[in-house]
Amino acid sequence: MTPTHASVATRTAEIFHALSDETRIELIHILRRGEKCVCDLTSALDAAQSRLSFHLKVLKDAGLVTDRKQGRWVHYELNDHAFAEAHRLLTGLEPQVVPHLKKAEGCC
Amino acid sequence: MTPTHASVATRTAEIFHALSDETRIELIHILRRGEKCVCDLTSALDAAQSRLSFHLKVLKDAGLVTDRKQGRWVHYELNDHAFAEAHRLLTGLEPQVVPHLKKAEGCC
DNA sequence: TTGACTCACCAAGATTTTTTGATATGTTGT
DNA sequence: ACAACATATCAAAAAATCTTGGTGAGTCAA
Repeated sequence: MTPTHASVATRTAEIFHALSDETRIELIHILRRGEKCVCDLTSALDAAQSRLSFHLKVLKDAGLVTDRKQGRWVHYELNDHAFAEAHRLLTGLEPQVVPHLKKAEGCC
Repeated sequence: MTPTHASVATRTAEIFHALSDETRIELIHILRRGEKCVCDLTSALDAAQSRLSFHLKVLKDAGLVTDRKQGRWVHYELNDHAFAEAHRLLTGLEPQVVPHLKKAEGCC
């Protein structure tokens, strides 16, 4: 089934929203090197635990990270597929190359 | 000069924030076909002019669109370069392929 | 010059997102 | 069982974003 325009726009907004906050970008930056537990992240960013928990949830809801529970710890990891999807969605917004569309002279 | 980590994160947040709103995504979708004036956009989206003006400014500040004044009209157009930049920034967030990093057993 | 028109911008209000501090749940080691 | 720990979640406050209605600047045609 092909997605509707609206659902594509909604998903596009969601995934890019997840990427639109500096704290989340720093989290992702740390996670690029591989799985980390929340405690590693809080000490790396020197941020309150509940704050990171909030941001990790935004990333997880958008599908950008996955989590793995192990004992008392929860490990987060980046999800390749979501990044590939983000590239595709971005491509879907790019200007279409149209041969030679002349500029409008007047308008409306 | 190579950009600082902070400035890359800031720029990443800005460009993806611009792409994180459905109204702006719809605007971009219309602009994919080529330059349009604000009046075309307001009638296409059936939205208040001041509302679109706000969103167009967000897109313009992020560098995603350029504008061109002609008489009473202002034409907006997508900017290829910014989309290329967005792809690069997105790539800079992707998981790095690390040979075989074993999962942490314990933690902290 | 006047009036109609396109658009940017501003201020106020509405809505959404983020931060903070507190509490709850489950785990581990003693 | 108990204490220490890791994490999620909640409510309230703070901050940021978005919408709305209004105004003003510039352009054009009559």
